[in-house]
Amino acid sequence: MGNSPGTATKVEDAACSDAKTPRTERGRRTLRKLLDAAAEEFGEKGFHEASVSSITRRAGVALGSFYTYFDSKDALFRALVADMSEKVRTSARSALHDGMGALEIERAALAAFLRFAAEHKEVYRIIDEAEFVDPASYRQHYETIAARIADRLAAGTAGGEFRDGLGELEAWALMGMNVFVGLRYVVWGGADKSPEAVAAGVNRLLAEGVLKR
Amino acid sequence: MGNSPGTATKVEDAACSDAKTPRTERGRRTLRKLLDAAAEEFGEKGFHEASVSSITRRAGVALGSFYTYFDSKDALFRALVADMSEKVRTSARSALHDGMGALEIERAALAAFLRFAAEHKEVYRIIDEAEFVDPASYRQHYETIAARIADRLAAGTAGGEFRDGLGELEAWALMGMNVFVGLRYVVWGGADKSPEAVAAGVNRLLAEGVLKR
DNA sequence: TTGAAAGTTGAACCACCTTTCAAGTTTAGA
DNA sequence: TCTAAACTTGAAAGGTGGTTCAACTTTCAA
Repeated sequence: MGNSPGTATKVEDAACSDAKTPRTERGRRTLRKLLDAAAEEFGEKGFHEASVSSITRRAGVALGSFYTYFDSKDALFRALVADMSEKVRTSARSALHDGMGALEIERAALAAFLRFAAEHKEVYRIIDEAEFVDPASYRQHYETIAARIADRLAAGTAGGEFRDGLGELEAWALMGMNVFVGLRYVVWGGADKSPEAVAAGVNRLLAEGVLKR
Repeated sequence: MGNSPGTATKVEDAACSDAKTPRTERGRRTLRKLLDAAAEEFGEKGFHEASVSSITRRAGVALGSFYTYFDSKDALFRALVADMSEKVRTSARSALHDGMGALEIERAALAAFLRFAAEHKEVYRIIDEAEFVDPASYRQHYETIAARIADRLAAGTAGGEFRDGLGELEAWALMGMNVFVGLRYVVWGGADKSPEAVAAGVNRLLAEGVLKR
């Protein structure tokens, strides 16, 4: 996985609702190994094909140790979804700087999301599968992102850059574009378009639409 | 389910690749009962929570009879995905008439898709879950639809209604919008926007984008 | 009518996996 | 150093549910 120390801390924060907090350094190391192994395993095989014993094997710990940190396989998955969801939001936000125009913000947020997805392809699988394993988290993930996009659209309108009439519907449409181009050009790949090129294309579509002038 | 006789035939056509073709009338009735029960069961519970025994119970046939028609639970799911995928495409196509403008075509196709999704909410779940149960079908489903949208965009450009530069990327973006607003306003509901209202909003966004003029 | 093919039945088989547990090892603070 | 709490271990319990099968019934064409 290769988490930087900064994001590694976040993992435990996001996961602590479902993971039992370790009290020793050794315990924190084991929890970390389990979370990393689980992200790989769920990403490769999906929730149902993944097995707890395979995750512990990958992590290099005994089967029984798993239940020192998680109540169940489901709890581990929930912890992971919370973590991934957090990371996705962070990745987009980190690309935004002061002084950017509203349209530029959308392009930068998408490009950052696509770069993040390229490095963490397992995120798509894990969040998508939450629809079936943990529907509440799935829904919350997308509702949270849509709300943030709606805010940005409103800011764009207030700033005079965007037209009126942009609300929740448009936020969901924009989010759908972003997710689907990510699926096609980043997760599936094979068309070697860079994240920036994809973001630029989507941005033009978002800006001016398809009508000829 | 309430299939009309017309679509009922299609189910068997699409499913025959994975279902063993019955030779008698009784056999065809049983296969139909199994497919209908499976669509309900998978739609409600998802693939892994659904059980073969529960499907046969719902269909009112013995557990063993299932294996007269399908080699496995997976094969049944594949048959169902092929059928649903076909139905989704048909629903959009049926809304298109001669003499429609390019933009109008997109609006009508989306509205028809949303109406279809409202009547068959299980379609979303079944196709989404194919990402994990039958990835090849999942991919083909979306690639096929994207190709059709790309064709329509090209036709719009050729007809002088749409601008240049609309290709695969824009097709995927458009498809993503459609799928996500369907998820939000039809499958999840709770915002009582009609399919037509949603389609109109998306259509305006598609036509002119977000920029103020 | 008749027999072979098609279809039905449900108990039982079996493979797989999550979860538990009791015994042992390591850690950390007093 | 010493001991209680934290942590580790892997065998085995316990459940689930897909799949098989051999006996039985129905269909259909000759």
